[in-house]
Amino acid sequence: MSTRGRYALLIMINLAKSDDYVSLKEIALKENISIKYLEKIMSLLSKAELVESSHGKNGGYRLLRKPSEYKIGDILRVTEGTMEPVPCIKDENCNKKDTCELYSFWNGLYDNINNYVDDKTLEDFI
Amino acid sequence: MSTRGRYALLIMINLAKSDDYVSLKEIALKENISIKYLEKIMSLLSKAELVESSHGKNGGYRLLRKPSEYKIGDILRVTEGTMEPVPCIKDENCNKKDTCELYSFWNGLYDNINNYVDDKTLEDFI
DNA sequence: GTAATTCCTACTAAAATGGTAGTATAATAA
DNA sequence: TTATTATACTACCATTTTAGTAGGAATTAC
Repeated sequence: MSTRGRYALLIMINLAKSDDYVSLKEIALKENISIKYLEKIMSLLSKAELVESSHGKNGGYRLLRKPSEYKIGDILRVTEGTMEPVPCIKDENCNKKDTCELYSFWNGLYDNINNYVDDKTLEDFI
Repeated sequence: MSTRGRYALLIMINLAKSDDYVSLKEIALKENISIKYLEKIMSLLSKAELVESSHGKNGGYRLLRKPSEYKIGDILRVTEGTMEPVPCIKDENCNKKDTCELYSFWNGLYDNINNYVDDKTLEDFI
């Protein structure tokens, strides 16, 4: 997991704690992360429609749904791209899945990770 | 998980299936991986004393212990370096562990992954 | 001696990571 | 309407990791 996913979680927890719009400046100061980098991460969350934004003074971001409706896995999948421990799991071009001795092992790990991150929501971190 | 760890598992499964020394050439041909890259991976497994080697003709590598004594996690930790989903878990310099809202979440994921990969041994793949 | 094999060091192209910079656009308050 | 405060978008960049490759030295079997 890279800083993208970890920071995204921190951001989302901050938003979950407020009903008003929260600016990146506030979060950047609190978490000690550069605003510019947060902007980049926010654009992923925004495009995926996990948050809504407001420009200008008193603007910022806020959640679109209740905190309990955001699985941690949803946030990580948007920012990290995927939770697969190995690339072959979703590789459509891999024609060795039937004979691959490790496919079910990796797939089981994948399930394990997904179950873990989907078992908790933002509400658990408020 | 990178190719290092994945290939290392394939190599170890191959060794587990044979009592004799197995050369990298054989494995390279069977698994369609370059010998030179396998050499690099082998040096990790060799230095960690997971395998022993024999030079020259009819040489190669073989396991030092019974397949059942190799947890998959042991092999992955040697080749991947670590199984931590985030770097902060083992970061001695992190002084925010007490207050970090996500520490126990990441640590729980770490436990989960370790339990999964340590639950199976090479014997399960023979 | 020759062929086959591991061992060791160094190099490299491509991708991912973790940002930074600059500008445009929108909302608000005065 | 103007200044201020935000997000939105595009482009750039240094460092690290990944996934190898190359060349040769040392060792062993035959």
